[in-house]
Amino acid sequence: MGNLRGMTSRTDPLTLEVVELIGTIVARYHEEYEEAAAKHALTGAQARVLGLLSRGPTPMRRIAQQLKCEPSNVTGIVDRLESRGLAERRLDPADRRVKLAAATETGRETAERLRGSLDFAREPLAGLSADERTVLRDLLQRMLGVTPQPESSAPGH
Amino acid sequence: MGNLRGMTSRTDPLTLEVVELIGTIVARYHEEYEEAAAKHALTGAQARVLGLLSRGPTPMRRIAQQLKCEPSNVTGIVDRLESRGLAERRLDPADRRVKLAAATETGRETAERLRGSLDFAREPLAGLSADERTVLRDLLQRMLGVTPQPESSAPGH
DNA sequence: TATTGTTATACTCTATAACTATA
DNA sequence: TATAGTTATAGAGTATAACAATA
Repeated sequence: MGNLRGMTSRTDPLTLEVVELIGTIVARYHEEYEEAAAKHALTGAQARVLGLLSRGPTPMRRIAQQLKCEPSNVTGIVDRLESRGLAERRLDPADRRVKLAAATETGRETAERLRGSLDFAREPLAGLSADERTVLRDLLQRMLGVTPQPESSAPGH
Repeated sequence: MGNLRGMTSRTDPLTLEVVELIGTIVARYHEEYEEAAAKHALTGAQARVLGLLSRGPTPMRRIAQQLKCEPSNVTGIVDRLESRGLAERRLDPADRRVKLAAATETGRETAERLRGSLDFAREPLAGLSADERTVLRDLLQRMLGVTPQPESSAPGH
């Protein structure tokens, strides 16, 4: 493994600058996310789960995987959403061990309003031209090792 | 070229793509941060505070401001760092109400190793050329409304 | 036997309010 | 009176381990 990657990427002031900028983005993103969630009396975790559920009924275990936490934690989070009428548990006809958490109609509405108040990167990106946003997208994709998607699976609407 | 602000930024698929990429970055950043902290048996909050302290003794209240949390929370976090010998409390000679939290020598070493294991965006950025990283930096700066810093913004090459 | 979800437990982070010691 | 830090309290998220129901 003889490339000098470690050396350049670690000390390069330009790289450090970009890393710092990313840190700023992360901080701002989180701030705005928690703020938007709080506006709907939701915690961050609850908002994330509700966002998941709004895309379709999901087994508890799968929620845990998405949240990268232990399945036992999901029980409480869904409990709290359920007690507020935002989610409900259903049985999976295919496997009676599985419980599917699903957003209620109210839950879907809340998730929708939540998305609407997540202004991050919408306002800031408005300051960039279409060309610049394309460049930014491509650079971020390469940075993340993401394969440019042939067509982002239409989120349906 | 006029960019039609409000309209494009909200529905523009390109913008949505970039927003999604940023979400991915945020998720990955957090994952790596928590992982790096856990490697040193620290929680995320403890790691953040230790990082702050490693830059110099800091009043408890200022730590709370940086963490964007209530001052009462800082007490416990610093308690835990202190009980592990990573931080200590000092009195501020100028104002006897103030307590300065400071990293111990061990604390500074831990903070340094922590920084070292924060690989995020170092590895990925290595895949971009210097020119590309410059473009990325400038776009992120404009997106964040950051004033390019005088020292490192030398565009020359 | 293995898997899914839950419960029980303990710890950390969080906000709120009341307290203390300074200013 | 006002400010800095703490304590007390309660709620939420987290991991671990043990458990019931189902596969």
